[in-house]
Amino acid sequence: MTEPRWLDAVQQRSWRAYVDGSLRLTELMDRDLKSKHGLSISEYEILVRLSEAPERRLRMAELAANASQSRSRLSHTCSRLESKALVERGSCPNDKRGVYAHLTDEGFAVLERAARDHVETVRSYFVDVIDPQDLDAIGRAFSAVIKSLDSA
Amino acid sequence: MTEPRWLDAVQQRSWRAYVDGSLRLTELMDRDLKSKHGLSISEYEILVRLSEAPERRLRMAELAANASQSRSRLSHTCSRLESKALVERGSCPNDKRGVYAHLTDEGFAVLERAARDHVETVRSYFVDVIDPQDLDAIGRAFSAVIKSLDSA
DNA sequence: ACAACCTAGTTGATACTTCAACTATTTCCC
DNA sequence: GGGAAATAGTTGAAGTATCAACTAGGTTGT
Repeated sequence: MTEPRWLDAVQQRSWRAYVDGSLRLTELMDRDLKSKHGLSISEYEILVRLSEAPERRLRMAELAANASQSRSRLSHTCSRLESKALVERGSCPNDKRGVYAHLTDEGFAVLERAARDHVETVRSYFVDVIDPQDLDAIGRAFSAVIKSLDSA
Repeated sequence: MTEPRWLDAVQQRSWRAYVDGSLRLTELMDRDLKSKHGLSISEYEILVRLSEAPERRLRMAELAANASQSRSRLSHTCSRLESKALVERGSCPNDKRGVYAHLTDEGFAVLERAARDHVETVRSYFVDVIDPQDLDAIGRAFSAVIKSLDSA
């Protein structure tokens, strides 16, 4: 068994800051969205993707890929969103297996309000506290991470 | 109601890369640790903190703060770890309310094996795909995020 | 010394995620 | 055109997280 390539002190410091910071940031945003708008982060993400799609609707599989969620999880989450009347499911003309998720007007309204608060939180605890050059570096770095995950 | 300060295109690109990348990275690591070593990420984190503490033990509250988890969550997770014999709970001499969580020898052995794999994953999908200067930037940036969360 | 308050930790109910199994439809390919 | 294999989506069970309520022990002030 070969000795693992442990991280050096500098790498470890960055890695740990990231792990801890992102964990706490996510929790804050989740609590925030939940208390003010009754949405979890993953519900919010789904509404965002739908709102940006043509006709505010997407096939389930596409939506799942878009939001980096499993199909099962999306299915459950959509059921909850549907019971809150924020999303409607409809069938797909060309593919009888297919299902469209469609953002309702109420869903759009809820999202609009939530987004206004959310962006303020994103600024307060992320964008505005990070040096713009470091923010660029984060963009580059995580794009590379995504690329490596895609080709995994 | 004032117009929110929306993110510009560059900021948004970084923010989204981070959100998506970190979500997917966490999921990969969770699945990886679970399949190879039967540990979830948060179980792993707890074992790490314990392994680094003097005498491999910590008070529950300290451990919770250390791992950025709620006390409730830690309590549940510890129960699971205890039932796997990786952690033991013991009472605290000075404070009768207090409970020590203590890493067992078996817990240490499991952690050692898991860490060897884990560091390899951290390298493959994070450290080694990121430019060292960008990695530094991540360290700076998330330290600032943590600071802003602390003073919130 | 005792009443009010604070801190440590656990518990149980509820909500959410994950995983494997399942149905229904479509695609491949001989 | 028909059977095997792949794809779309859902479901239920089991595992994990969150929240509020709770027990018990400590701290403070009079």
